[in-house]
Amino acid sequence: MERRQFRAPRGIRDVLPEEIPAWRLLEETARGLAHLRGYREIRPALLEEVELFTRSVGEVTDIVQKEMFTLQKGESALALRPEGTAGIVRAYLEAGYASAAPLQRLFHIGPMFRYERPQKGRERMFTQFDVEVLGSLDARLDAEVIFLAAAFFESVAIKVKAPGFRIARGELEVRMNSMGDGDDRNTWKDAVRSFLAPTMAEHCELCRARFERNVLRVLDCKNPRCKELNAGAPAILEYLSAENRAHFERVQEYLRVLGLPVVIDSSIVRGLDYYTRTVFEVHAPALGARSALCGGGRYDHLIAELGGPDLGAVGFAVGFTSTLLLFNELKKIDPKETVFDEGPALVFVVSAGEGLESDVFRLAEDLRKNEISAVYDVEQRSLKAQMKLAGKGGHRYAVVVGGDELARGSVQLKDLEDGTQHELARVELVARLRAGGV
RNA sequence: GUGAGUGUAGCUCAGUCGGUAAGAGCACCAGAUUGUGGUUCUGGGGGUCGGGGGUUCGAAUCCCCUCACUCACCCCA
Repeated sequence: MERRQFRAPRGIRDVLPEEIPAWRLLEETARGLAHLRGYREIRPALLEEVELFTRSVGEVTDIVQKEMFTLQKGESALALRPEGTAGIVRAYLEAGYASAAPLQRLFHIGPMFRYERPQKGRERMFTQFDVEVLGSLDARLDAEVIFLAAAFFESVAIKVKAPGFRIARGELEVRMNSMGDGDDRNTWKDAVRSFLAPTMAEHCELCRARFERNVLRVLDCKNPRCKELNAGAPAILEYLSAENRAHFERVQEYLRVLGLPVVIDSSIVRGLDYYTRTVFEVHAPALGARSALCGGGRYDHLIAELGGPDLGAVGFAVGFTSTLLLFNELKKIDPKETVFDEGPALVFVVSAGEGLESDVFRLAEDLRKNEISAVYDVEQRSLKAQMKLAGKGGHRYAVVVGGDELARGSVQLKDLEDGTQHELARVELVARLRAGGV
């Protein structure tokens, strides 16, 4: 029988204790900002029917065609969710909010799964901060969620243990566009197609493939020659209906009210089918090719598409992996150094001599009972070795339990930072530790 | 799915033209007057050189296959 070393599946990583402070930084910041704006946390299912995603995300998208982790159990074809919106809308409808209380500000933090080749900033299991406002067409909500997305990055930055650290202007860029809706979107798409068709032979190979699969993708090709050929392509903004144009302008106006600068970027074409009208991305140019930290937009017909009334909705998702990457890239801070770093136990209980296991054990639990974190050695090490462990472990205090002291009803309390040590009555220990002195 | 690169100790890596080189640093463990950490000194444990096959008197080193990881592309958080 061969013993083998198991590894986490490809593209899936463990978050180890060392990284937890950084993760809590992201999670707690997200929660705080969301709660301030009246968003409530929702935790939808991780598994959904495959069809939920083919219907919402779109049959011909990469996500559905090749990136879903699927399971077949009995009658049902299930998939680990590749994104959050579809499941949240499904839960919203299933809970009956659509008729009882249509306007719902919701958020969720949790893992998503996509079966693709892992690389920097891209994993098969990744965590997103999802924000969704369901049940309204009001342009203020577009601006509200865009602002919330931007606020997230700024807010994370200042909670890092680096005095005065801010995300500087230029390190982040909010780009937005409108994709129109229904008729104007289709006529625009057709216009783009007929504009490109004559020169398609001169485009790069990739673009020729894009032309077939998703024409709009041709527009943001980075190839210089393609860029030339794309110049003068029909802009969606010229095709917007009066209503959609007005909406787009209102969103910009509300963002001005909040003082958030955005750049209008007509090349932003979100990959999922359900987007309508406002689409936006938050980019960190410093990250180069993989610069999108956040993507979102309106999806005004998804609720109806999934069997509910025709209510508007808008939302976004922030990737935690890319956010962490950004903070590393900026090299100004270590995302692990955050206010959420709780550090090691305050006290290391040391035994000076043999046969004191029970006394050490009892003392440690006594401290814990009094809300003082404590640990102890379980290897029967020498006093010296225990002191070494206590020092290495970064504990603030060592409490030495010895035979002599035991007889006197006392212990030795040593401050490992300044090296001072005093003997004190056992009954005074908790009070002394709480007062923070030796 | 496509392309490229890398696999040597727990970690980061060095190993020359194939020839007693299985190595360093860090980490770990134990000592340096018998109940006290961080610095220093000394000693020690630990590797089937990713796996399999081949060439050769001889392979960590050359060839083939395979697996894993990384990066990039498509696409995307």
